[in-house]
Amino acid sequence: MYRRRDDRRGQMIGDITNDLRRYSVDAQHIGHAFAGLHGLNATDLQALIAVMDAELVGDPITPGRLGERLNLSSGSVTALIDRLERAGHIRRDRDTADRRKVFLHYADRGAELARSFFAPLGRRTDDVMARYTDEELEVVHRFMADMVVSMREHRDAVRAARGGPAKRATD
Amino acid sequence: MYRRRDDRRGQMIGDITNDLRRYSVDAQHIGHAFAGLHGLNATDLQALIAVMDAELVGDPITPGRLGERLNLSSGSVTALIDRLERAGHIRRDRDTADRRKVFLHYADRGAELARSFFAPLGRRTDDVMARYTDEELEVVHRFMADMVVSMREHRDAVRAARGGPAKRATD
DNA sequence: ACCAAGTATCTTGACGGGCGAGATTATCGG
DNA sequence: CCGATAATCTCGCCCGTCAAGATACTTGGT
Repeated sequence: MYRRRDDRRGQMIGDITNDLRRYSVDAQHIGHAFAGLHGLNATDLQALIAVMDAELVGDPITPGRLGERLNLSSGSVTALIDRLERAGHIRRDRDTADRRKVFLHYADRGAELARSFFAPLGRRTDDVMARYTDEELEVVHRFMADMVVSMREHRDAVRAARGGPAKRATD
Repeated sequence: MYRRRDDRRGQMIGDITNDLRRYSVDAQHIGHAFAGLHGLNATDLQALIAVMDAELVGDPITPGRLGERLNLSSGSVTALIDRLERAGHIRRDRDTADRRKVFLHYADRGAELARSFFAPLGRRTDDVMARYTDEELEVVHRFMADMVVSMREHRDAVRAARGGPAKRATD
């Protein structure tokens, strides 16, 4: 499973792989813990973030697209939105042009919750990044962007392996 | 939520933050999709990986420690192990010294499954890393390692906010 | 212009299963 | 013998999937 190479570079590659895996798992756990702390689950939190994200870009999200993004069935999405709306985190708004569509907007409750999630995280990342020069951060960014592209391709490939042809959940 | 700073460095920090978030989400989805493809769920896959991981290091894991690592209750862990054992991915072994303890070992099924999960991922990451010099990878590693430390602290802080005093799920 | 069939979007209801909480059993250490 | 530890068992909740339905838009023929 782990190809342990003896050379320095091979060692480095293995280390970075572990870093990434640990980071992902920890990020997941943080979300889970924070969500539980506020009476919702990990998916709810992700959804709330997605709703704010979309709206702040000026392009409110619909249940359908939310489902694509979180990789959830339509039924789950409705239940999910019900929960969030009931808790006062978001609200529904029918599109006036196409009245089949529903736009999701965040409410004050939700905004505050998201802020209290991101604020401490932001502080921590800022602290870490302060230790690096612009050039170094540039390298990190290039690397991570490359990795994201590669992972996304892989995700689509795995998804395509079973059912429908890999819907690109654009993020 | 997003503090949009105008300077180059602020922009960079935001970009990297997004990279990391996207990577985590995608990694999660890959695990989910791959697991579903093979008749198990995301948790099962993580557990299988943890079992192999521990055993390859020469220190087989017990249900208790597995629960800590995945952040699961004892009941869930037992059910989880039941599923994996029934599917032929792992097997239980009572410790001869302390017969309360159960050691988890991977079976051939599980080993092959894990391999088929990691192999393509490894190829992709190798492809990406090939584009970077040793020095650049060194920077990436330093950065990610720092981030992991910071995230882990944060995770423990969030967990401590509700219930028990942050059990360090050592990885 | 109108109506019917087709398509898209969201909602509903039934169902299964993972997960958590607490009690129970088996074993170890003193 | 007694408290502590490790795993398991039992029960109930709730999330997510699936299939069917409701509503709204779109298209094509007459």
